[in-house]
Amino acid sequence: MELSSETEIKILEAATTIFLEKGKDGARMEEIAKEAEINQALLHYYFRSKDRLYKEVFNREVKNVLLDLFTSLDLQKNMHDFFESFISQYMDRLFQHPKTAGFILWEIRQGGETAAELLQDLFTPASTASPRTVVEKIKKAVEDKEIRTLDPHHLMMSVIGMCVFTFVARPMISVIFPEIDFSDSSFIDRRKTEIFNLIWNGIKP
Amino acid sequence: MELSSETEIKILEAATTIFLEKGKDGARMEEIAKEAEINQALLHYYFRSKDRLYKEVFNREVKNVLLDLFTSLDLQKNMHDFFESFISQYMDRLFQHPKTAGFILWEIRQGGETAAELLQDLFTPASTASPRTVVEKIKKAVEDKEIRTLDPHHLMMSVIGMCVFTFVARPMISVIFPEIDFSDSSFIDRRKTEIFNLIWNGIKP
DNA sequence: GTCTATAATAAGATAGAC
DNA sequence: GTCTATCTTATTATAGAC
Repeated sequence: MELSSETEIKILEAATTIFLEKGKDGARMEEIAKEAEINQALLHYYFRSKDRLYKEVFNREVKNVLLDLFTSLDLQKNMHDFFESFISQYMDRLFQHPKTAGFILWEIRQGGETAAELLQDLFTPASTASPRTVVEKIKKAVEDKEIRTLDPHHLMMSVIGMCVFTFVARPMISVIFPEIDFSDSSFIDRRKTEIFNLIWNGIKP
Repeated sequence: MELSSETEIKILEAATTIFLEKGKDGARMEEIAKEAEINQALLHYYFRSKDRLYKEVFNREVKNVLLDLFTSLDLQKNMHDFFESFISQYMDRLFQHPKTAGFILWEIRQGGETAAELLQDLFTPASTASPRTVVEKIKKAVEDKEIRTLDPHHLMMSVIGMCVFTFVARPMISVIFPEIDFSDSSFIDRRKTEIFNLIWNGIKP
């Protein structure tokens, strides 16, 4: 969707803030209007309904955190460098959008068919890089004995799980381990290193 | 909270079903009443408000998936056996309550102070076993050179992340990799093995 | 395009009979 | 304890002036 006017952009930014914070069900149109410093009628003038506004926000966030990551991967790298770079890029992106992963996971669970379709539209078979491309790369690395024998799907899930969990579980971890400071940039560097070391030691031949 | 009557139990089961499925904001009192095969007035008669009913459900679920797990761990085991058993028990529990982890993570993020207090009440310092106890055990294993040098907090997050992500991301993974069959019990056994192998190879000295 | 005022509906909660 | 009917408030959406 193309953004024409200044107001449209303001609305979308406000809607993103509120939807990411509260989810679709928890978000209120009035709150979005207030955040955008306009009135509620204008929301409907530009986006017709809460549902349409939400879908626009959801699509953009999926693109931000899921799609663009995979299309920026360098599949030519060897496994060591590939994972090092993947983890670093993914963690950076999650750090820049700390609420998006939790939002997407929750909303996909709620969204049923609609959300599923949106996802499928984004990861078309035509994409040069996608989760499936990475699985294929891992499979080949196993065949070439570049890494030990393992199940590519499961490795993929594990790597992404470690990265994503850091942010999805952040509010909970903060309660259980108050000594962890997520906002400290050295924390995120440490997390990258720890994840990569665990992975690489875990998969090297 | 003690459950006295038959009706109270029926309500709580229905409320659990609906809250786990839709979250606090998405759940409707009318739907809970219908699920429990009673009328809406009875919900209020037993639990006074949506908020109180929700808190009761939330507390019980946290206890199911978080608290009871840690109190059933055997801290005497060596690292190899400890992680093998931890992963197996945790995955079994998540498999039995596939929606609970996602529910708790999302609701804690929304709940602010209230949810935080509930968590803190459950993990009192007096508990014999808790996430912190496990971190201490890992720390000691590093000092004893039972496993390689690593950050105990991060290892803890990584292990739990790999287990939890399996279920939290299930709806999304199903879209991207339709060939994965989560309901197949052999899948969960495979997932246990793959996670444990990755961890153990990743941390052994 | 933008606003105020208001309609229309959804949802939590309660009154009062049985 | 349990029900039906209803109140009250919250929330999405629209009408109509400017």
